[in-house]
Amino acid sequence: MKALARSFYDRSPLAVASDLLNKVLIGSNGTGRIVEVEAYCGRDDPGSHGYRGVTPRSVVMYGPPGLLYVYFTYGMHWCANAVCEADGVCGAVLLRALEPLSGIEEMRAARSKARRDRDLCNGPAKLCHALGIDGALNGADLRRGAVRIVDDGTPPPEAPRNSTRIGLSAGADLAWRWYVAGNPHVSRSRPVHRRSDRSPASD
DNA sequence: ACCGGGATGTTCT
DNA sequence: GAACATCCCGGTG
Repeated sequence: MKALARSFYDRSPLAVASDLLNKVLIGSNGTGRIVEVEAYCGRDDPGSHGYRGVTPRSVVMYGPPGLLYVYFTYGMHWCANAVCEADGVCGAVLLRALEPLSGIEEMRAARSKARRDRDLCNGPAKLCHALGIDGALNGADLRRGAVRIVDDGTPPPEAPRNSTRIGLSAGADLAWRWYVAGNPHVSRSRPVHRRSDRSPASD
């Protein structure tokens, strides 16, 4: 279990994203293997919270690499990202799904509505709730803080699947989602198509 | 299985 | 005031 070097995060989110697959996220309630992520590329990405520049919400994404960016959405959910790129450059990778490894009982207690173990962490807000991640952890250090990402020796998949990102209107055409093929803890094997979407993304 | 709608409140225009 | 990097539940087939 070793922490990731700062240089791991000091790259484009497009490079960091697939490298985060199969790494291990450690939270206060337990741990899980990262099986699904999405890249958000700051000023170059209309789907990113940093697209229009620094705001009170997006400021952490402009900070140094290796921090945790936690945001609140839909009036009730927290979502967690790993901040990428050099200090001053905006970028992050959204953690979308985990395969629980330890602390299953604690996660079940936190997410009593989850019927099966695969429902504990198969979505960005679900994994935050399961692991006890909320806004108090925004800006925390992923290499030394209460929430960490570590390498347990499992390499990233040789052939990760990718697709368009889920739940966006702006930037919906960019295929910046990656996931572990065949893993049952991935939130969806295919992205949801908007009604106007005629051609599903090939994945 | 798929689909539609409600919850709930912050964020930025 | 509209949009929102979501989730859950209840309908229908």
